[in-house]
Formats: sequence, structure tokens, C-alpha cells
Amino acid sequence: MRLPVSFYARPALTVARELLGTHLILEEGGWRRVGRIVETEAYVGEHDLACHAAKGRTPRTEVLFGPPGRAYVYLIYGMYHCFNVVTDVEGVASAVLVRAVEPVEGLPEEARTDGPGRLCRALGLTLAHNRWDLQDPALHLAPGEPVPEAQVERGPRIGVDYAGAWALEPYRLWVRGSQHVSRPPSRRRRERP
DNA sequence: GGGTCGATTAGC
DNA sequence: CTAATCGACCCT
Repeated sequence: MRLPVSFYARPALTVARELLGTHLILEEGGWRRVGRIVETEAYVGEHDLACHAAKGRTPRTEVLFGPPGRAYVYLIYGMYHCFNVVTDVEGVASAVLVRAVEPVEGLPEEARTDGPGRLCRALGLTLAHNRWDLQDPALHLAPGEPVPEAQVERGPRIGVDYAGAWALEPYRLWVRGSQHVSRPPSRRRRERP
């Protein structure tokens, strides 16, 4: 059972909420690995200064402008990958970053899946998966046990301080109490009041 | 062709 | 606190 295109064809914030509890599944080379999504971030469009699409249409961001239900994977800091699902209708450049999953199947006991870079490393997600259609059996998402509203926590997105007021929007969502939600980097000391 | 920077992480 | 490490992007 796969999440249909209609699942992704909604506003990024809605998709970010509904993605909690769903399963991210990769099956390549006879190796099946599954993670339960417990943390997401919504990037809501070109007007969202934290969204890569705010830079406009470029070879990298093109996939964000395309149809929903595709993977957007990019390389960050030259060594880590981040996995997103493209959301909303074609022409609206929005996506949801998957920031953490709980190991469900096919992962080493010691594998860490908290944090966007770590989960990609654990699951084997790379630039090779960029722009993949998430209806592909080799890389898709599937429904899981729904996460009740009382278990959903929200807060500002991580690492987007450059986005001004947009950095304050509570577009990061996670499952309360999950031991696999990423721990935000220790905040830098702010100016003293 | 060159310089800057990043939706991060690990290590000192 | 900072190095690592490289593709994208924005110059000249």
C-alpha cells in the first residue's frame, strides 16, 4: 500500500502533519529498509525565504516546481543528504523535509535515524534518488498508524535563521515523546537582553 | 575560472 | 567551537 499522488497534492504544512507516522520504504538490491517518520518540516513555497525555491527556478530547484509526489534530495555541506517530498500542485514550489524516522526494518541496531543527514545515511538515500517518483516500489511511502493530534508538537524550523521572520514560523512538526526525534544543535548564545 | 555558502554532523 | 567537503550559484 502506497501513499497516492493525491496525498502529496496538498499544502506542504498539511502533508508535513499527515506524514507523521507513515513509513518511508526503500527496497533496492534485495535490501528492504523501513523507517517510521517522526519529524518533518514544511517549506511552503517561493515566498518562504527558508525554502530553496525562494532562489527561483534553477536546475536544482526545478523539481520543487514540478508535480507532487516526487523526491527532492540534495547534498548539504558536501557530505550529507537531505530527503524531501515535493508537495502541492504543479507550479507551487513546496516540499516537506523528513528530519527523523524510527527504525522499523532492515537497519542495523546501532544505526541512527534522527536528523536529516543521519537518516539518509542509514537508509542509503543519495543524490541518485533525486527526482524519483514516489510511486516507485523501490522508494515510496506507505500509511502507518495515524498519530493523534495530542501527540503532535510544533516549533520553528532548524537551521534557517537566515530566513528572517520565516524562521519563526512553527513549520517543524514531530511526534511527542519519540526517542528518535532529532535534537536541535545547541543554540548559539544570543545577544543578552 | 574563482569565491562563497549551506534545511548537518562529529569531534575536540 | 569548528572542520569536513562539494555542488549550486553568483559573480568576474
